[in-house]
Amino acid sequence: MALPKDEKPERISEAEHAVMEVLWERSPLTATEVCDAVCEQRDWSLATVKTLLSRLVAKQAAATTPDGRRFLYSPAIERTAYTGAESRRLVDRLFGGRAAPLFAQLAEAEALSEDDLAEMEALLKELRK
Amino acid sequence: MALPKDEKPERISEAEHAVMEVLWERSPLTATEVCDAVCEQRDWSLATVKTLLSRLVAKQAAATTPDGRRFLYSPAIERTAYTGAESRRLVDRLFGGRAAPLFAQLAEAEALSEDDLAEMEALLKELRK
DNA sequence: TCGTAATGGCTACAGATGTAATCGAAGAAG
DNA sequence: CTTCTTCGATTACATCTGTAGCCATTACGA
Repeated sequence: MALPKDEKPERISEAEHAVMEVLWERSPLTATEVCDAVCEQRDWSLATVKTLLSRLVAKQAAATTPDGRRFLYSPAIERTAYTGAESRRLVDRLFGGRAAPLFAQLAEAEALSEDDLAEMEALLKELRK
Repeated sequence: MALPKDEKPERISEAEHAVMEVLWERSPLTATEVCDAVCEQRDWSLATVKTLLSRLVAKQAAATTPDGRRFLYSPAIERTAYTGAESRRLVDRLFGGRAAPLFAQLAEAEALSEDDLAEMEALLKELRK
């Protein structure tokens, strides 16, 4: 029997995601360090970053380890788990779960670089083996 | 000089999107008809659907034409414009604008069907010409 | 003509999100 | 020991989102 306490992972908002990116990049970090890193992109106050960190911990997307009197934050979920879930959501919602139309769409919008094409070709070949 | 009054398109929420799908499918429709169609999926009241329609009109994502006493609703933006923008947002946010990692991600999650692979192969060949 | 059902518009309200100030405990500095 | 500085925790608050009720008007049937 699996643990009954599974708790589907709660949704991570866009602002929270920016914080997660920092943690995935390098961790563990203190709140201040996270703030320094994230504020290169978004101009947030330390208070804001701390709120986002708390929410991420509450959602069990990040975890803390005590370090003296403060906390060190680390991701508690894999980046690929997140990006995978989000990608899937989009494909399901917009394209009925089919990936091909998504790529057609990106192609149309000229959002596919030469490198993308090459990589995808290679990957396709790989999958086809 | 381009018209200065461009107004970047406002974001369409998930619930609103469900309504847009109905309109893209068939239009123009009355609010009641939209409700009938959309309620096959989500169990909403007519009031809810009317609110969503109003918000879509406010966001200029849908338009109304008077039909006697009531309104007929139609999409005011193309479905491809919406899906394109959303896809791009996702790719930018999660994969730094690169489509290949998204593809890899979906492959990993086994979210690619045989059909998808075939279509994408064809698409790639086309793009490569 | 008078009531009634349909229709669009306005109002409501709880929960999520973005953004932040403030408070209280605990070290650091003097 | 007192004060100042740091943190995390708590509280705040406006906006957006999901979901819906109520109201005024009007077309339509009795």
